[in-house]
Amino acid sequence: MNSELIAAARRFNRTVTQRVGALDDEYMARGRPLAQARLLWEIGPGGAEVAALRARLGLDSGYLSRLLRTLESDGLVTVGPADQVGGDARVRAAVLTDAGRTEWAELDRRSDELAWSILEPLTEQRRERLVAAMAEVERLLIASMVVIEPCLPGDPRARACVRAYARDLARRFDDGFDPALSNPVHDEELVPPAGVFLLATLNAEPVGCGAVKLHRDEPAEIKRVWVADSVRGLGIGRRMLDELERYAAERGWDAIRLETNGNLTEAIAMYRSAGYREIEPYNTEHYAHHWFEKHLAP
Amino acid sequence: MNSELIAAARRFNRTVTQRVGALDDEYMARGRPLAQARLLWEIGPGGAEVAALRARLGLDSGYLSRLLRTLESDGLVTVGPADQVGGDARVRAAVLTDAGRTEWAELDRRSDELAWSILEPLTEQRRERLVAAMAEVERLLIASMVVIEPCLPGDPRARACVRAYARDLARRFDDGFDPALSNPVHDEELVPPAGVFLLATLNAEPVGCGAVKLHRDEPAEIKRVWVADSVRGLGIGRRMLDELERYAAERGWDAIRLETNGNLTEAIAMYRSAGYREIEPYNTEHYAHHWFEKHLAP
DNA sequence: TCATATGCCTGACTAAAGTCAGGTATATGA
DNA sequence: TCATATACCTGACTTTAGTCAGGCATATGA
Repeated sequence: MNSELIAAARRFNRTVTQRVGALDDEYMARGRPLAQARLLWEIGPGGAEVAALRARLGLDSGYLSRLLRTLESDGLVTVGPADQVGGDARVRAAVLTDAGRTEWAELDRRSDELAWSILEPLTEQRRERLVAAMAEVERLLIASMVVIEPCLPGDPRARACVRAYARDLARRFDDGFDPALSNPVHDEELVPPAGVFLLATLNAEPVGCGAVKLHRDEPAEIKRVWVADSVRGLGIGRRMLDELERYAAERGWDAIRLETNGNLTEAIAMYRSAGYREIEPYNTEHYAHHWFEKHLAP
Repeated sequence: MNSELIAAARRFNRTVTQRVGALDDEYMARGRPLAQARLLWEIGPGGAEVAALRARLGLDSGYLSRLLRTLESDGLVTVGPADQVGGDARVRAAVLTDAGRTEWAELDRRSDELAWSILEPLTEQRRERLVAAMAEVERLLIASMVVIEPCLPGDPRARACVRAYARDLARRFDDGFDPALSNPVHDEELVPPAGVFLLATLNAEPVGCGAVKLHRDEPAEIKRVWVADSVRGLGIGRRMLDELERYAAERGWDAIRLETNGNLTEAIAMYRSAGYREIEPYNTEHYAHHWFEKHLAP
């Protein structure tokens, strides 16, 4: 716990976050209560389901409902059934009216204006440095906001990750990826005590996964490590690996292994840098070219 | 108006500012209403005058008074006369009690905790990159928040800047700085239409100044360009120079000049890079070694 | 088909935040 | 010394934000 780093991060929180945040709110509000303005913004020109708004804004269901009624009576939005094909008839969605769209465009304009008012006083050179530093802060903060937690493999978010994982493999392997040709992994193998499925989420959205099987009298085995494109290059894969290893080590396993395809070069590089060394094949996985093992400190 | 830069700044405002800001508030509040917690924090271990608190937090006078009563009745602060020597007996200051100091320390601790919770998930290397980028954003945002405006030379903030300017000169000149030996500048020469005094402020605190005298039938003359240490290296001096030149140019002057001491090397470099070229002495300023002039585009 | 869960809703409430119009004591400039 | 300004205060008020309990219609699993 380095106190100089902490002091710098605190200064940032205070000066940047509080001040720019307050400005942002001021620009956003324009007469209307902030909560309404934020909601209007979040609905956006494309509309949004009520549940999604609740999740994104973190609002109480009753409160959100009331806010929607207010916007509705101001003629800015209409709330109706979210007629997705074969959808749940309870689900409703908010859509902007023409007046709402005008209002939204105004918010958009003001948001641009605020951003420009920050950049404008600077020289061209400093503007570019500021924007570059902002992008760096943003990326690294996103990295730090990713949470890795155990999750049941049957969870819809877990399923979504595994599907994305399979799509990625199909795209990257020379001969595509047919799950039927690959060694199967059953859900119950990824539920404690047999193993675990870890889910990485960013603001409750799934952005990565990984699993470990705790084989009896054999090294533990890592499966399904996947990270969404949107958060690649932020060290999430490495953190996932660390968590999986820790899980196995804490339960008494002293070695862990995995197999991988030769086309996944970054993954292979990550395994090597994480201390994995290549071993002889320990199974007959159709799509595997490399087998790795690492000893775990107790 | 570069729309890519704007888009990046907007993304930053949204993701970083809103999220970290919300976290910050949450950590700060700890049971107590946010406004009270913020006030307690702002009073700090050293205490603070009521007027200063009002300015820093941007609160209504009545509202602040009530907040102070609440903290007082909770036994966290005492509000009494701000007994500065020979001071205004109306001015009052808030001071933390022992209980208030304890509470403040707890806020301090939580603030550290929040900062660490942001850095902790990252690798050492990424932590350092994040902190460096945060510092860069902070500095450049500070630069962009500095406002340069005309101000009467008799304004206390202007006086404070001129005093700081004289102190700086005394420190940097080989033989100190005695205003009596220097060509005098009278207030009325720095009031329109004879000239102007510009004040640079950061959150209403004076951080720099500069003045121009509009001599009849002669080039305009720049005086008293000064920038506080706390905001040096952010291009404030250059902006000040630009504003002074603009002021003279807009009123019809086509040349502007200034004299400076040989020890002020960064200032001299700035003048040169801003297009000033050295000329023969146009006056007999005791402390001057160099005289510069620049032609102004109409 | 029935118990239970879920998505969204309304009504009733509270707390926090903020505004405004004076009021008192002190300071200041003519 | 007197009118006016200033620093802080109190009282009365409104708006915004947020919570909680329950209700209705639809979905879901046994």
